[in-house]
Amino acid sequence: MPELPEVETQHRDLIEAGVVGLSITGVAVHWHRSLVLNSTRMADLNGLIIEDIKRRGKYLHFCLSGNLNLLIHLRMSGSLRLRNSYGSQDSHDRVIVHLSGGLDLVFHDPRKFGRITVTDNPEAILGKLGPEPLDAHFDAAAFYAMLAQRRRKIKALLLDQHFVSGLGNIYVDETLFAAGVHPERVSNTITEEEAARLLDSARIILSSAIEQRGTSLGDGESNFESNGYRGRNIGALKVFQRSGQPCLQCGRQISKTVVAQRATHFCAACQK
DNA sequence: AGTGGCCCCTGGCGGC
DNA sequence: TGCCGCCAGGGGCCAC
Repeated sequence: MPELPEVETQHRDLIEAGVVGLSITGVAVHWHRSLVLNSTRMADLNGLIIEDIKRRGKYLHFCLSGNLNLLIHLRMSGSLRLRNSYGSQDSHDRVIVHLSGGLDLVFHDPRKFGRITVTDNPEAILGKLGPEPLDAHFDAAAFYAMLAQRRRKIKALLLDQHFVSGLGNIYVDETLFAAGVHPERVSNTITEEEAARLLDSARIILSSAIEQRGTSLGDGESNFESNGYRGRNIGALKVFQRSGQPCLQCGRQISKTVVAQRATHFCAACQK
């Protein structure tokens, strides 16, 4: 599921719900492989206070007292849900963190791809991520320079979290369309002007998706949703999952191929 | 350095 | 209706 806008929506919801300042009173693990533990044990979390919650790329970063951190990556199907501790459970609840005040933080993950890492050194993971597209310090000149020193298909590069962080399959396809760049263009052939258009497009698309609380595909319950929300961004998609339908700019049918092992939607007329 | 294949998992959907 | 294969918003690892 979640790319930057969906993770950011979860982040904002957690802040809004007042989770910062609560303490951990217990942890129940229903699927052990959701956890990546180093030397820490989950029992070590008992009594720790959630001092801050941040987002970096597609990670949610819970800063705990005692210099510990939870890094949560939702991967394909994960979501975080908050509910009263007496609320009904779901068979896809993998890890439940009991909080002070009778609240449960539930890691819900049908496909079991998500991971919760407990670490005293979050930078070992977060430090390897590429820049945030929405970071104002990340400018077009820097982006162009990064593209120029690589020779990869632009789509593969934009999906690579070590290159830039936060973009996934939906928003990469949408960004490439908005910038008029073909997904298979090799990165060092991208012009300075195209690089600027790509970064601008990514920012506009991500920002407006955040305002819409992300993109929810299909209508199944399985499409995540923290606390029952559904992102409203699907109506803004111009190429993603629109193969065979007319391009909204030129009318030609949207094409679908595979690039970097991922379904790829684009307009062969508008994207060069 | 860059690419493609495979794996981790479950559930929904289209086709027959 | 029932079964089956295919597909999925992510990412790590490995061989070439």
